[in-house]
Amino acid sequence: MSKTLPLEEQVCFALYSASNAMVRLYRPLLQPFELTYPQYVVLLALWQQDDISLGELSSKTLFDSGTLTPLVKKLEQKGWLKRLPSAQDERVKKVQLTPNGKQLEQQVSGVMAALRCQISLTDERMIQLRTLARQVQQDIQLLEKCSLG
Amino acid sequence: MSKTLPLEEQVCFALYSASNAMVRLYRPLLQPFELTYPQYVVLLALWQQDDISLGELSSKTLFDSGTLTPLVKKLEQKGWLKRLPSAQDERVKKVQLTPNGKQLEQQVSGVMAALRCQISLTDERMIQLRTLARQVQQDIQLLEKCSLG
DNA sequence: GCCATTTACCTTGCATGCAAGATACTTGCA
DNA sequence: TGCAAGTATCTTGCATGCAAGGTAAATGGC
Repeated sequence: MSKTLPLEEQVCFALYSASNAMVRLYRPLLQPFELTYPQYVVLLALWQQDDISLGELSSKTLFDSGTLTPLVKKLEQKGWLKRLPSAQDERVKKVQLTPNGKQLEQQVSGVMAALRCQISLTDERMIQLRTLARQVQQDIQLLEKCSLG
Repeated sequence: MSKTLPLEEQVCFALYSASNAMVRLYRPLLQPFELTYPQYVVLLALWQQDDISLGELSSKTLFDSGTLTPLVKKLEQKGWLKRLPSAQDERVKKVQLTPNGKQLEQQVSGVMAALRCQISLTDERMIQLRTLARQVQQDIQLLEKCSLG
């Protein structure tokens, strides 16, 4: 007798379609820099902390290594960063922004503001949304850690 | 001087990573039915209203036709639905659940509950999250409509 | 009725996400 | 020391999302 919830009432679908819409909205704004949203995420992480390993970058961006490796390779091809082996541990590859990659931060700084202008929600609600979405993500991340065994 | 916001403070990244985590969490729950999350979304829409055109299905699921067409074809191959041309308008293809596809609703009905149990947020907060995410999605959808010209 | 335009859908190409398995290096312990 | 177990990264395969362009059918002036 448990009837399925209609799509409009499902939190998961709301998250899913909001995320897709957001990525779609970013596309034309990032296009002038030949960046996609996931690539932009990697750069955001590096602008925050440079010269870190792929593993650390994976923790920050929450990208799987199977996603991150090709992403980083593409960014290297475009000249925004370099990948170099670590001296201490030869398994580790460290990622370092190039001078161009560092300068890019300033050039892209308008993108976020442009995007923010297009959303009608108040700052307070945006923070609410961020908090709740993060909570869901962290809940799930915790579950994944627990069920590794 | 406008410094880029760190990843943890970005609403977009929170949405993005929560959505990815959610899809990841669904995967093992839908695997017994050989369904992916987007395929499940299509079925949810059809369980809500059957025998609709691809265009209507696109409005409900918010999938682009380039995404929806192959999704629906896959579901047809698995025997959950049929695609049949409309008599009134030969451009239109209507989508219809098979008896198996209708029965599937009951079998999958436990999935949503199982998933809900794994998230620690209260019902009230989940509704808040849904409302805010929907608002963002609808804002963006509206923008897309306006800037079509 | 005729044709330009619109509409509904399909196909192609590109960029993810991610599970699963492979590889190379390090560590821990007998 | 020697090797089993663990770790960091890479590769492969599959399933999206979506923009852009293509096709066929319907529509709306004339």
